[in-house]
Amino acid sequence: MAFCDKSECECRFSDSFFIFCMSQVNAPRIKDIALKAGVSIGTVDRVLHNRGEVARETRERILRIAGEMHYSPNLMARALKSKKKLQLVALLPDASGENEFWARHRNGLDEAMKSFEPFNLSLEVISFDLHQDDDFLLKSETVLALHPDGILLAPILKYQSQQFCDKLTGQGIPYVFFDSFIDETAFLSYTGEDAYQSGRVGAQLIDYGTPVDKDIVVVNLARDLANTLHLNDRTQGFLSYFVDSGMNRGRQLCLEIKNSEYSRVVEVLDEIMTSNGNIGAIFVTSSKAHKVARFLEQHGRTDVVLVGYDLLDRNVSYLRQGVIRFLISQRPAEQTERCVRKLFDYLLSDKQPVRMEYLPVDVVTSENVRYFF
Amino acid sequence: MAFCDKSECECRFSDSFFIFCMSQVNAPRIKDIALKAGVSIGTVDRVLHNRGEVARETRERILRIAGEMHYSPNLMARALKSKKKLQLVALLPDASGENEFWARHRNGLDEAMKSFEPFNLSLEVISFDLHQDDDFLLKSETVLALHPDGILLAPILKYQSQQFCDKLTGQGIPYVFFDSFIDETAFLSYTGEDAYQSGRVGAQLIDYGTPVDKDIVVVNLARDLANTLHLNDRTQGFLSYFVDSGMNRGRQLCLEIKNSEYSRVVEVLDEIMTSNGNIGAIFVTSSKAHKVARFLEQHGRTDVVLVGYDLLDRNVSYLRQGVIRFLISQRPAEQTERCVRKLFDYLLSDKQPVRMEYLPVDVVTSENVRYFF
DNA sequence: CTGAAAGCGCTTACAG
DNA sequence: CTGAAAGCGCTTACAG
Repeated sequence: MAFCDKSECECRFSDSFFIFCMSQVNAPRIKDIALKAGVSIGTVDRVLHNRGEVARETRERILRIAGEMHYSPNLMARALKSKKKLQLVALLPDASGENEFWARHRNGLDEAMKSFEPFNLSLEVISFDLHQDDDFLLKSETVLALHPDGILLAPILKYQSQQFCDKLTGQGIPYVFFDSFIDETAFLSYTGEDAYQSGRVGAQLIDYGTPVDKDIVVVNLARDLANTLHLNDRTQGFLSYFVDSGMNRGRQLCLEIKNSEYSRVVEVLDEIMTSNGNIGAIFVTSSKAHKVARFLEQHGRTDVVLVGYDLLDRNVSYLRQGVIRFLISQRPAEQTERCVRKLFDYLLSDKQPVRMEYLPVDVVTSENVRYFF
Repeated sequence: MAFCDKSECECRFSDSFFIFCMSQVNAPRIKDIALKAGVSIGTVDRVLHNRGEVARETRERILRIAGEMHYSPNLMARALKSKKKLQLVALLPDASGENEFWARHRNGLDEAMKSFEPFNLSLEVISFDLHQDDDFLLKSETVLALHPDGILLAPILKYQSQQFCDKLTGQGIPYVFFDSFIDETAFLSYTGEDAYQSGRVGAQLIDYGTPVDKDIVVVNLARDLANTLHLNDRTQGFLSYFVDSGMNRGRQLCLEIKNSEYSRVVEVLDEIMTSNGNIGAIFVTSSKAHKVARFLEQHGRTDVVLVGYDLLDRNVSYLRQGVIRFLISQRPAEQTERCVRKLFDYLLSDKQPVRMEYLPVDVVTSENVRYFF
């Protein structure tokens, strides 16, 4: 039954996907078209690949016949023959230290690479330092120097990314976004979070478990909030939920903490918790909920419901302890995996991806977090 | 750049997966082994496929060399040549009427079929009537008559399924479980819910939003609860959460409603709600939460937190209205899709799947339900 | 402008 | 017991 009946024969293809390449039953071949058109297969091939040098009349006849027969090439045979190589490059922030968030995106890329590396394509990952303003420019030049066939980009530095994208568009290099997107560019596809809607989910989770007379604090921990679009979207979504529900609720207070060092977080939270004894919940729009969690734990305020984003180790640790109640996650690894797949489909099969693909807003608690690793 | 540069050339392969079939760079070929071993490729092939008729000494030399070179066959070339056809059969409950739950499993199969049908394999779906005791036996005979290469089974009728599985084991036909599993069988793999843990998630969600002094009712709507293992597991998990948390909480009351007609549900709920004015939440272990929702709505008791399972239309409708607070979902379509993939991997590449694969316990609310369709 | 041929890596009869 | 050859459906020089 099985093809590989010897243990010596370690299959070269790590996935099941090769089966997709099995030949279709009775699918028309180039040969069949050639036969019907009364020409050789070489001529058919020239027509199908626009290699020119074919009489107009012959060309039209062949195209008509191919259309009638619903010809589509056997990609398996094609791949067997072809020596084509594709080079992709992913450009995203460095995942060290404070930026652990970006580690999961790397995982998705690694996962994709594991599947694709054995084949005629390569994926180079280049990361830039978020805290060095000119590093993005530097690294984007490195990317261009590689003359890639396609690019995966996390465009969190809006201005610089836009410049880069314009260059790519000029050079005809297709690019896909993950994590966030910039509307004013010619990106092929975005794969990621629906930030506004995820804010609404956060609001709903807090609303459900927080007494109606309590106030809720929205904490934005970001160096440059105005330029961090998705945090704004999350906040807007969060607030919209309470507007829509029309319930008589305690107030929602929005806080912005530019310097996210812990001492500064303590300072700000201390002040607001002291001046307002009625705070029942905190929503942290970024992945830094663990800083607020640390504060709540140290100040014995675990009565406050805390909801945040992203499965960073420190967040998960507080989630398991019960200090963080919910984490909202956006499937970072799946984002990059899908991006790789989309570029392949586009480059190899001219398959146009969905332009905006929102992945599910996952609600993660201490009881189901185990499934997200 | 793209292979298909003509719109006439509709690619035969609906997915990107064909790229997995691109040839590996510098991978050793049968030819290379033959060269090193000083024999012809025919002999190498005979050794690798155990077709016998090879001198012991030659055989050993070839195996040694193949091992040294880390030979693995180019499945693309193999598939191109091979005319092998695989027949899979899925056996699961009919999705009509009350059993809408099973419709999503069908979706997953349909999805898989859409990808696989163009190739040398087929997938037949056979459904049985849950309410006719002998229908499973009948349909399982139909399945056997098809002489399938692999089987996907939802073994909810424990006794009958076990009989069937024993037959399959006897005939050497591999089978995978989805939705639930039977321990005492030689199944290849289970893909589905961790029922116990999902019960804990349900408990946690209720615990978070229900005042501590309130009682909680667990409703088991099942004809034959003792034989419906996963409902028991969910209940056990649910109760365990409160035991573990050690909190001083209102009571948890377990209800069993064998006849799930609405009038009967009303009767039972009416009785308990009247005798106990302190009920704050209801956990429905099956997919029939909509019946309880209807009751709560009709009796103006939407103050009661209701948590149930599965994204049936009627459940989702009550979720959107806010009558059901959370639905726990177990990715039914993904279950069957993965099952198909596992069988292919096993049959074509001798790849042994993970025996127990638990899919994530998804927490679905009115605000994130849109992503689950 | 067109056809014939070689070859991708494998499988499968067939001949010795 | 072993080798030589044809062919899966395509691509790619090369010859006319």
